[in-house]
Amino acid sequence: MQAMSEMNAVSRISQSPQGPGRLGAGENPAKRDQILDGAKKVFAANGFDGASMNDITKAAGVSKGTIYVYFNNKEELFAGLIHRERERIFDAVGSILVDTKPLQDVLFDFGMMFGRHMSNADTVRSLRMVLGVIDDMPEVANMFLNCGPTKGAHQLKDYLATRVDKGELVLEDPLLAARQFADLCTAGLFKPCLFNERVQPDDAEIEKTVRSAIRVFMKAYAA
Amino acid sequence: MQAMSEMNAVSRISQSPQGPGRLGAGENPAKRDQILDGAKKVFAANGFDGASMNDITKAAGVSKGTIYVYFNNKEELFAGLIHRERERIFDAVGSILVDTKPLQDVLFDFGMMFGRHMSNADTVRSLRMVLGVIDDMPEVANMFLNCGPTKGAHQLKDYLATRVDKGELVLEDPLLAARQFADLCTAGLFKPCLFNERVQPDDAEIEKTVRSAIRVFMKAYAA
Amino acid sequence: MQAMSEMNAVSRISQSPQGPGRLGAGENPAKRDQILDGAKKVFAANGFDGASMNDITKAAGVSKGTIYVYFNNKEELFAGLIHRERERIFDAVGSILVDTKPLQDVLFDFGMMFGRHMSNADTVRSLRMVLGVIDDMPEVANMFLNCGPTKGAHQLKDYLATRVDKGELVLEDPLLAARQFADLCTAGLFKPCLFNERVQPDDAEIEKTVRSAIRVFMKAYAA
Amino acid sequence: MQAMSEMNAVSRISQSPQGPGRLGAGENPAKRDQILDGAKKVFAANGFDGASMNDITKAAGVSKGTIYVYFNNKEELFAGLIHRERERIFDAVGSILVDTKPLQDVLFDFGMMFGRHMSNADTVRSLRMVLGVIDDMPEVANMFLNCGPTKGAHQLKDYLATRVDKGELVLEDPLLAARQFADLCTAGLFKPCLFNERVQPDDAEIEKTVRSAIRVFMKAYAA
DNA sequence: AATGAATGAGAGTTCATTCAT
DNA sequence: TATGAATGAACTCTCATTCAT
Repeated sequence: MQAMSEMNAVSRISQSPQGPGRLGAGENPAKRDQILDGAKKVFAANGFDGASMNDITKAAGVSKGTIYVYFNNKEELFAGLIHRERERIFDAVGSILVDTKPLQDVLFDFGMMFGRHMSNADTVRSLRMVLGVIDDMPEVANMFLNCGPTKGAHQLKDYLATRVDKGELVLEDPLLAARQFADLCTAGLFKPCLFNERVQPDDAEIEKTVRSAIRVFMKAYAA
Repeated sequence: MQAMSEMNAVSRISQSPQGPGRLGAGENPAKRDQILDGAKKVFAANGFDGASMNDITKAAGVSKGTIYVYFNNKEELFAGLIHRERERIFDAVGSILVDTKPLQDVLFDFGMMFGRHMSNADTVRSLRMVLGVIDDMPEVANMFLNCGPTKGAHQLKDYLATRVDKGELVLEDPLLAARQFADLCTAGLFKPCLFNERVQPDDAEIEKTVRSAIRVFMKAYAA
Repeated sequence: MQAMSEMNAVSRISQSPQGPGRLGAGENPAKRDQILDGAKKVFAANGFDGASMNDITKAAGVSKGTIYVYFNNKEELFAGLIHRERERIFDAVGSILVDTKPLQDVLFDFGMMFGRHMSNADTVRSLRMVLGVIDDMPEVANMFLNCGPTKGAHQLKDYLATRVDKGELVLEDPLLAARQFADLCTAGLFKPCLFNERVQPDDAEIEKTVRSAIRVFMKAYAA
Repeated sequence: MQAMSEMNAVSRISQSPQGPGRLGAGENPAKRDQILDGAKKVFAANGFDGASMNDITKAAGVSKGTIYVYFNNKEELFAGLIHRERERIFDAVGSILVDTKPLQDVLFDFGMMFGRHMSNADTVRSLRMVLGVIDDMPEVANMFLNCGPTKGAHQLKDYLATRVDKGELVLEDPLLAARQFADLCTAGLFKPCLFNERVQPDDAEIEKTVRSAIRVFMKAYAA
């Protein structure tokens, strides 16, 4: 009868009155993904306001009614999309190496990952999309942002702190240093991409930027 | 004299047959600013699509018809707003000191200006507003962006090149270095503000960030 | 203070409180005609609804306020225009010869006048204009129509009746005969022009049509 | 099958993926007719510009959105209406008898049909409606006019030519003669009706007019 | 469970009319 | 007196959402 926010769809499965093998309304994950795939295309191309539910309907290949079974309204559909994208990115970021390799190798790996991520055309489009609704749907926006641009620096901060403890680095403010390194890795990449002043850079340019970032960072903070 | 939507300023002036002392339709700068002030609030709060002409009408305290005397449509109203904001910011950026003072003082002045600007709540709102229409109104967006975030690094690049010539700095890529310094000056400020993760920083925090940026930059590039 | 319908403007002149030589508001016939001239162009080109008071303002070279001094509203402006046009056409129709010339000459003169009139591009445009408002402003429409297409046949009817009395014609229903002759004179001219299927005919074609009409009419009704 | 606005019928049909028994959007002929019925009332009463989509909405008993599913815009709605009316009238005109009956009987049948048609209140309203948009939508207007007032005379012309060949009539210009006869049949009917000077005539009056037309015509052109 | 035809509030825009200058 | 900047109701059209099938 009533649809529910995707937030708690999973927990509801067990309450479904249908027999085994029969999926309840709004509980088919494949259909859900099909909807989100369509929504992603349309939202990315047109922004939140510019995207019409009709377009999403066509892009997803499902009927209007079906979308409203899975998501109560456009806003929750968008939230569901962001939530899914977040998970994907989170996995990527989560599996980063902050471990036993030499410091400069770790910085390089992190830098390349971060540089690639923040200048990726897809990511940039998503960021713009989210920035467009940041005032109207702050929790949705934060859900997305806390794992991407922000998460990176925070994870790095913890890593840098351990290196300070080990005497490899000398710095007073690990969070600031982490942010500095992160921003150095996207110097000339992130802002121009966000502002549409340039296209997505290739790996060579990212590497050049990251290597320069490491050089600057190490001259400033190496023990 | 008054600023005008560059789209139709010429044609509008030429068809105004009235003598001096009487303002033609759409030529009262005070009313024009009144409209833009209202539009700024509503656009900043809701984005381009989210802002309704009705809301702008109320916020500006003028009737709908009046807005359409001054601006042909919503898009030109937005363009007019961006144009005005650009001029304000351009003046600020244009008067930067890149001169005969000691290098570190110049870097400090530039850093403070850039840090303040890029973390200013007003600027950030404008940036988000513009990022929301970057695909639909690229020329309008560029008009705005080319003077703010971008301009800074390019001006700094030229200055750094002269310091390299004078033997004060050693660096191969002045543009990259300029971008690095600019990004160091907004580390922990710009992105968090843009993403609404923090409020506008006070001068003390900006200064702390800029001083750290100078330290890092000089360790990396001082002769 | 208040403007009045042009219907009674004349009678009001004597009530004007101004001294001699000074025209009261809405009482300058030259300005009135200037307005109507502009209105005629715009109404003819765009129809009643399609004509905007702004366009009329420009075409007439007067201000919006002035028009509203002379005419209370758009409808009365249109009525004023129709009223003036009516007078012009009425004069033309009124001076027609229904007199002492031979019957066939009179029929020819009448036929040419009627044929020219009913196929004239200007008249046709006016007719269409009036047909467009015939339901909303019936009195206005009738004011115009009663002097043009209708008047002709009625005047002719009286003339034909005298010829019957003189024994030149044999017919029972002079009004029907008059209408028949009038319609014969515009066969292939009026309806195609009204329906935009053909352009205004030249005099040669009108004459050919009128001569054929006379031939048919005389064979049918000559004594 | 159902009639359709010829503008988009093809594209609409091709994108309807549903199986038989389910009607696609804008493909329910009953609803389409319901909309056109409402539109007819409002357009006939107010003209094209005077008719508001809101009024049509109410008159048709459907929502605004529904109208826009069936017709892309007001103009196409009007075109759809004219198209439907044309078909109705065309059938009536098409089935006219131009055959093996005696000449005077054929003329009588034709005359009655034409006289009835051109003085019919419905037809007259439609004509006025169409005359109101003849400058803005010429193709739509012609679509309608070419089958009604015009078609009649042209069909008659061909018939008269055969009677000339058979020696029953003597005339040089069959098209002119056809137009003359047609106009004789509506003398005192068409123009007064079009100009709202009289109400729709009854059959007795039409017959009287047609019989007189035949008498005049035969005296003029009978062999 | 899934569909998509139908809804109607609200969008951007126009324009007849008013009134301070 | 004449002006035209300002008004706001009404316009055409869109689209998130609902619900009968």
